[in-house]
Order: sequence, then C-alpha cells, then structure tokens
Amino acid sequence: MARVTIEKVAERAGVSVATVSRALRGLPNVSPKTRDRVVSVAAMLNYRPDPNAARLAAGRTRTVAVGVVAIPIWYTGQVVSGIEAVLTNRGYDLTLLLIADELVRTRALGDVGGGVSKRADGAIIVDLVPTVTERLLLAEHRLPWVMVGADCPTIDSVVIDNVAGAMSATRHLLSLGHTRLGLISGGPAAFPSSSPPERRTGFLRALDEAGVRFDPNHERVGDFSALGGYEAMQALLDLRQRPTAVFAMSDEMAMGAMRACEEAGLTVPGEMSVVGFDDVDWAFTVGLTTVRQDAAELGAIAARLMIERLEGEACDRRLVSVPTELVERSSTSAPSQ
Amino acid sequence: MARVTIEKVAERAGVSVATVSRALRGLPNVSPKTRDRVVSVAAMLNYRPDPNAARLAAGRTRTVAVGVVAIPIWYTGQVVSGIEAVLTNRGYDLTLLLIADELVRTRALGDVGGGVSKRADGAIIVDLVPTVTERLLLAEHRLPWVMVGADCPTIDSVVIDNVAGAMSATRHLLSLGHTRLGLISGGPAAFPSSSPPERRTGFLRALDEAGVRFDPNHERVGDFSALGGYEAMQALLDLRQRPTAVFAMSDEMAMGAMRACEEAGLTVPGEMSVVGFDDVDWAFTVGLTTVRQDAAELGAIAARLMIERLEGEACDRRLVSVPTELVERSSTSAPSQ
DNA sequence: GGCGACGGTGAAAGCGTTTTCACTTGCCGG
DNA sequence: CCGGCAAGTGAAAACGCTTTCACCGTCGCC
Repeated sequence: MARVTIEKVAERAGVSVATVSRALRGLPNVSPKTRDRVVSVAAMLNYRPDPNAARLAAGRTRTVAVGVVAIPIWYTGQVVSGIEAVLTNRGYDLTLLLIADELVRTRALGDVGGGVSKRADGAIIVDLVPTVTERLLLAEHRLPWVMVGADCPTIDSVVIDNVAGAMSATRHLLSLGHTRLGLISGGPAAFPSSSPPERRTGFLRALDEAGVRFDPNHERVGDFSALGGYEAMQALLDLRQRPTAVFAMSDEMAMGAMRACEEAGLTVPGEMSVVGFDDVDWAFTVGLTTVRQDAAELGAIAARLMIERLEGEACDRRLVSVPTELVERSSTSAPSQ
Repeated sequence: MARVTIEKVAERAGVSVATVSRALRGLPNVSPKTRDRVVSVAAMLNYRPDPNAARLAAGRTRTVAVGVVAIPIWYTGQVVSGIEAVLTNRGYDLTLLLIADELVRTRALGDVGGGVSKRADGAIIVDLVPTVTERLLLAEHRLPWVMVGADCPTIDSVVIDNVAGAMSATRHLLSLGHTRLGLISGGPAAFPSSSPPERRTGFLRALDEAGVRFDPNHERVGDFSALGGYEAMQALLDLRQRPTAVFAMSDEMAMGAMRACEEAGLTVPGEMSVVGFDDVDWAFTVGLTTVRQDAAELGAIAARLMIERLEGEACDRRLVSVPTELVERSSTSAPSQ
C-alpha cells in the first residue's frame, strides 16, 4: 500500500497538483467538471492529505491545544469532552496539555511561542487564569485564546456565573432558617482558578443581603476532592460553635463533608445541611442539593468561539455566561432546634 | 519577533544546518565543542524546531493518538491522565480521539490509514476491543497499537485481572454468608469493552467454586453510570425473591444501586450488601466496599509500552496485568435473618 | 611511511503540501 | 473586430526541517 500523494491524484486526474489542492479544499476557481473528476479520483485512490505537509506549507495546523489543570476531576472531563465533540465535528484535531505544576505551566503558557504556537492554531485553557506576565507572552504570539471557567479580561471567556450560583445555594440555606453557615472553599493555591473566590463572593453577598454575619472561622479550604472536603468538615465539626449548614464549592467536597458528618454521628440534613456545586452525575445518589452547571456545554461553546476566531473575521472580545440552576434534594433542611 | 529557524541558528553558530540538527537532537558525530556552541546559540535565540517541518521530513510525528470511549467516566479520565503524564515527560504530544459512536469509530479505527497514521506514530486505545476487520486494517498501516483495559490478542495490552477482581468481590460476599447474589453488569452494547464479560466470569466462577447457584434473573445491566445502576437495582428489588447482596461492575453503578435501596427503604448493608469496582476517589464517602484498580497506572504503563515500541527494537507482543485489591468498607455485611 | 578507517562536517535532496504568479482561454462590451 | 477582464489552470517557489552522501582531516596500524 504505497503512499498516495497529491501528485498521484493529479496524475490520474490529468491535472496539476495545484488544481487538486484547490478542488479538494473547495476553493474557488475550479470548474465544476474538474472538481468532480478530482474528487472522484481522490476517493478512488483513497487519498488523504498529509496533515503535516499541509501544516508546514499553510502555516496553520487545524489543531487546537487544550490546557487543563487535571483531567480526573468530573468538571474537567466534561469540559474536555464538550470541546472534543465540536472540534472533531469541524475537522480539527485536539491536543491535550495537562498542566500539573508550575514547571509544566511555564513550559505550556509562558514559553508558548515555541511550545504551542507551532503545534496549534489556538488554545483553550480550562480553569486556569494566566498571570499578567503570561498574558503578555500569549499576546506576543498572535495565537487566539479562549478561557473556560475564568473571565479573563481581553480574552474570549466562557464562564458560569459563579457569584449567582453560590448566592442561590446560600440563599437556599438561609431561607431554610440557617444562620450559622460554613464554607468549604478551594484555595487559590490548590486550584489556581477564579471560581473559588467568585463563589466565595456570592456566598458572602447572600449572607450580607440577609444581614447574617459570617464567622471567618467557619471557612475551611478543601482541594476540590472528596478527601479535602472530608477533612475540612472534620475541622468545622471540631469547633465549639459549629455551623448548622455548609456550602461546599464542589460536589466531591460536599460528599466528603457528608461523610465526615456521618462519622461524627451527625445526621444530614437533620443536624447538618450540605449543599454542593456541579451536580455531578452521581450527586443524586446521595441526595445532594447542589448548583447544577453544564460543564460539557461550557466546553462546546468554547470550541465554537475558537473556531469562529480561527475562521471568521476579527471581532471584539466575547464573554459568554451560561446559567446555573439550584437543584434541591435531600441534603438540606431547616436546622434542628 | 521574526521566526527563528534552524538556518539562523546555523548561521550564528557558524556551522551548517545539518550540524545544528544533529547537535540539538543529541545525535553522534558532533564534537563536544561544536555541540556546546550550537546549544548555547539555540538557547540564546530561543529557537524551537517547528514540529510540523520535523514530522514531514522525518516521517515521524512524536505524537500518539489516544482513543477513548467517553472521557467523563472516572476510569477514562484516570487512564488518560496517566498516559499524558508519561508522554509529556518523554516529549511526545497526545492527540485525543473521542470514540462516541459507530460512525466515529469507523473513521478512527477502520479508516485509520488516512485518519490516524499520518497524525500519530502510534495509538493507545482505551477499553475498546477492535473487531477482526478493524484489526486487519490496523495491521495494514504498520502503526504500533496498545490496548488498555482489554487483552487483545497480538496487540500489546495492559489490563487488570478482571476475573480475579470480580472473584475477590464475590468471595467476600459469599464469605459473609450471602447465597442470593445479584449482579449489575454492563452490557457489551453499552460499553464495548471486554471488562464486563470478564467480571461476569469472575463472579460466576466464585459462585461456582462455592457451590452457590446463580439465578439468571438476578442479573441486570446498567450502563456504567449511577443512573444505570439505580434502575438496575430497582428492577432487582421488584423481584419476589430479591438478592441479599449485589456486585456492581462499577462504583458509579454501585452508588446508584445504594440509592435505589435507600429509596425502597432498605438499609445498606443491613438488608442489602453492595460492592462496587474501581474505588473512585469519593467511594469512601459512602463507605463503599469495592475492588480497587489503579487506572492512572494502567495509562502510564501503556504509554511506556508505546514509547518502547517506538524507540526500542522490535519485540514480541507484551501483556501486562496490574493487580487489583479488595477494599472493605461498610457497604457489606452478613445478611440479616 | 603509506593506507584504510573513522569522526566530524557541509551540500543538497527530499518530505507533501499550499500559494503565488503567470499564462491561457473564452467572453463581453464598445 | 479588438482590447480587456475574468475564470481556470499549471509551474514553481516556498515551508523548515531530516538525512544521505561525499568530503576532508587525523589517527592507528602494519
């Protein structure tokens, strides 16, 4: 099965390689008759252009890089699969960049000129806000960027309204009559995203709105994992004056928190209400009240924005926000006396 | 910031491009002195070879394609992140191929000649067993393949011992005194992998070993999701003679199953024991007894095998099996009278 | 002291596309 | 009828590397 190149197609179709190239890519200035012939010859020979040659010649890769902090989180997986779906559909390749630590981060973002810019036409960054320095570097290599999960000024961003989401969760708790609320957050260090501070803001704003005071001691940081939530809740339970309800910034942390309660002999929601964030697929199995976000849709939108940037004409920076929705289940109730 | 090409480096270092190429890639036949000079000039100019040009010239891509069925599953995310880690570490790119349906599957596997073989040097397929026809097609384009999660004859495979894993779970249930066991499996249709039948085999073998009879009516298929497990368990609970314990082929299904029990007013493990498979990060939050597998490690091993195939000398087909481990928590106990 | 071998190097030929540019036609309007 | 313009086409120059091959010293060896 010898390599079939564009040249062979040209030969068999009795035209030049230039014409084949044009015909196959749907460019103008090819007569319908010629185009048909070329297309059918190509099909017959089962010709596939070599993407590398095309990339080299055209200077475009038809590839977008996706940078994520950590795949194994539910949220990340959803986003990536949303991106993948539309990218594949539009004939783009997707190259994964796992940004595990500072080192890799530098390699991927800072040094992006050599790193990414020759491998991809653009990059979608999931839940990672670039530093100012990094932003400058990005700008230098005129690569299109789109952020998902963080509203990054001057860069196309697709986000959820974390403030509103957190507020809805918090209001729900308040409306049930809770006045001593706990917060299981994710520290910037653990998860260098903008979501934690935003959700924190929403949480505090709802309290403020209701005139309820927040005891700073009632905030613990998890690392967005079940274990992190578990330990955070244990710490809260150790307090002499414990909260009667907690808002965890992710479902996984919420589940860890519920576990801690159970081990401490507290019933949920009887003695402790818990609300999470995400609505992961299995959240219903523990009756978790949570804030639903459609992470896959976030990814899909980001991919669409990217393709528009790559193929459409220049346009202003865009920001799209997809709504969240509180879903009430059985992990929350009025506080017991 | 003009493009810095290999030519510029050669110029500044006072050598030919050939020498630069050799020096930078650590090839022999370059004097240490020359190499040092080239390396430092390259660093100074911040030179990065264009991967596309390199691929075109060398005929190798330093990219491996990863085909997965569905990213959002815990298992898949783990595997991919394991792969990513070692690939990145060794200077390979990773391109993601989401194989969602038959259509894509054909495109990705069947048509692999044009599809993958020019984009990647090899492919790692996660949890998908290719049909015989597909295997022939793969063989045609001399691409190295490695399977993870399925022992595919003639192809390098890294797997866990599903039979043994399922047996350990089942024996555990039996040793507690259960004799009416239920099985929540994943149909081949829902999840075209070899794990479900293998786990089923292990389950049946353990029963057989113990001389316990299996009521075929006690098997329901989920789709490896929490919801699937939930519905499967509901069906089991509807039986006039229900099992007293069930083995679910994934933790997510197990959690759905536990939920169904709770809704039906059954206590776990009091009136129903449940054991899962995977040991997902949050399994401990519901006290799930389960069979732990290190999915990230599976991915890492697969990536290493792939790199060896690509860089090492030819060798026989390899099969590596990584052990599983039963972890006992609180979702299982002796049956109630 | 000659001779082959070998390490180090450069020139140049690809690799398989895309894209520019120049060159035909055929057609239209004047 | 002729000049000009547009559509259709091909030749050839990139694109930025890798790799082969030939070449030149230097060495070790008989």
